[in-house]
Amino acid sequence: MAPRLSRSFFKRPTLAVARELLGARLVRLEAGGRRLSGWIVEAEAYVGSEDLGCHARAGRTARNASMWGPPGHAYVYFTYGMHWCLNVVTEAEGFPAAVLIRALLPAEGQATMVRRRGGTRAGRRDPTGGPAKLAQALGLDRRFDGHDLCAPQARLFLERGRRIPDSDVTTGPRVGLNNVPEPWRSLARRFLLRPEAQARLPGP
DNA sequence: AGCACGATGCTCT
DNA sequence: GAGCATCGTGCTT
Repeated sequence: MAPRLSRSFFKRPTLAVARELLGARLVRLEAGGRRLSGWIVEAEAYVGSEDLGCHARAGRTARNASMWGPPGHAYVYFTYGMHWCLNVVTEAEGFPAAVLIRALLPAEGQATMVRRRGGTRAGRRDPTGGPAKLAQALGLDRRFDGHDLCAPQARLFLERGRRIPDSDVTTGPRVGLNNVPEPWRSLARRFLLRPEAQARLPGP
């Protein structure tokens, strides 16, 4: 089993963390020690209350409090009336920043993840290809908000994966920031692993 | 392959 | 009461 990413990995500039999370493995430990996991292939950086695309822009609230907490914890929020999304908190405690995990390539427990997603055609083809999809596939919700991903007994954590060369990474504007003013709306804070490089990762 | 739309309820004004 | 870091379906190119 690969070594886990430590607190010091997350206590760094958010863009570096987002970039380096590509190729890492997100692991959900279920009852009975069963592992669900996937390689991270897409992530976005949300950096401080100056970032008008970031939930921290309007200050600290009950919903976004985890972003101000220690690095290496989860920030899980509810949106669009039905979806949960997973972030990993970054930088020093007191500075609100996080990386949204947007897509995984299934590695372990794919059948379980597909079942969790329900019987939809799209879900069967790509059960973890979206922030709300992967949260549902891994069974993540409000209970995981504030979860310490670096604790030895963590049920959700990250493992070191493949080193990804810059030539396998693309960047672009973050998704869904429709009413966010420039320049925040268009900043290159979205990181993706190229499809050819995804195909080289070990499958399920 | 791409766009439009509705679902659905929490969060903050 | 408005807006939302989304998703699946159904319809158009």
